[in-house]
Amino acid sequence: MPELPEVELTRRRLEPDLVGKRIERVEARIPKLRLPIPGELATVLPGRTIRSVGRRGKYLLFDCEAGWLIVHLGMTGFLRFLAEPAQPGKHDHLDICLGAGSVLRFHDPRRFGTVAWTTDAPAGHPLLAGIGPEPFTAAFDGDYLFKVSRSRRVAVKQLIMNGATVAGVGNIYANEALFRAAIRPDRPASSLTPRECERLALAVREVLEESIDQGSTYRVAEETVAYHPLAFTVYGRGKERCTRCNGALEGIRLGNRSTVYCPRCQR
DNA sequence: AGAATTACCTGAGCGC
DNA sequence: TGCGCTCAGGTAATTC
Repeated sequence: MPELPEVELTRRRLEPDLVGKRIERVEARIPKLRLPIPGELATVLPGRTIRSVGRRGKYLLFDCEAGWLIVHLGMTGFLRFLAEPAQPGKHDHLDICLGAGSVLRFHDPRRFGTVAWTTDAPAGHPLLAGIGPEPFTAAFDGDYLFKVSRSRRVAVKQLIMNGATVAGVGNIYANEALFRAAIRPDRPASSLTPRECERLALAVREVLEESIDQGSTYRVAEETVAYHPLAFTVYGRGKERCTRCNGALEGIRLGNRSTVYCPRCQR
């Protein structure tokens, strides 16, 4: 389940393989993922060189001279650079064919991913325009979180999972950050104090950063589709005990998402 | 404007 | 073995 750390690691993994490569051909095997795959990719990309691989939230941005290829991995999407690709298999939906037979291949069983194209600055694209500050920038801090939460009655977990609040935080890291900040996930956002907002902003940055650091040392076996394995503190441990107080963790549903927290440590 | 709900998908796991 | 059910979850689109 790619969230910001997995997308950032994907970016770092792909960048050295892709930058400077010339696109020869584009093969889309299905017309749409969650949204239609732009038909013009097949005509506009060939002949272009990939200049850089960037990221905004959970979106990857490939600078292709004539415009930007925008890719979201959804739930199960995976991008691989293959120097000597095998025949495309099930769920290999898109190939960006590069020099010497190599390929950038998009694999996505659930098809929740997105592929888009823009000739203007990607920040202005409708998919990116409404995204909030990057968690590692100065714009995302306790003051900001306090300000944007004042008029919001939704649960604080839903607020930080909203991409318009902060970029890149999904269900897993929302759970983890709230545990670290010792804040109950179901607290109305507007009930948070400035001090709690400060703790939460810090916790969000920390859990994301630590995940990236851990994943940087993880190597995916050739031809394997996998994100780096992580030991989470609360996520997926609804029936286990709190690592801090040894009390029983509690699993609830919030906005139809599985939520786990410690009722004793998180208030 | 904010909140809630729906739609999009397949594979894994489970009870029977 | 296989059927039907539930769950996983990002986010755009839709509705209230």
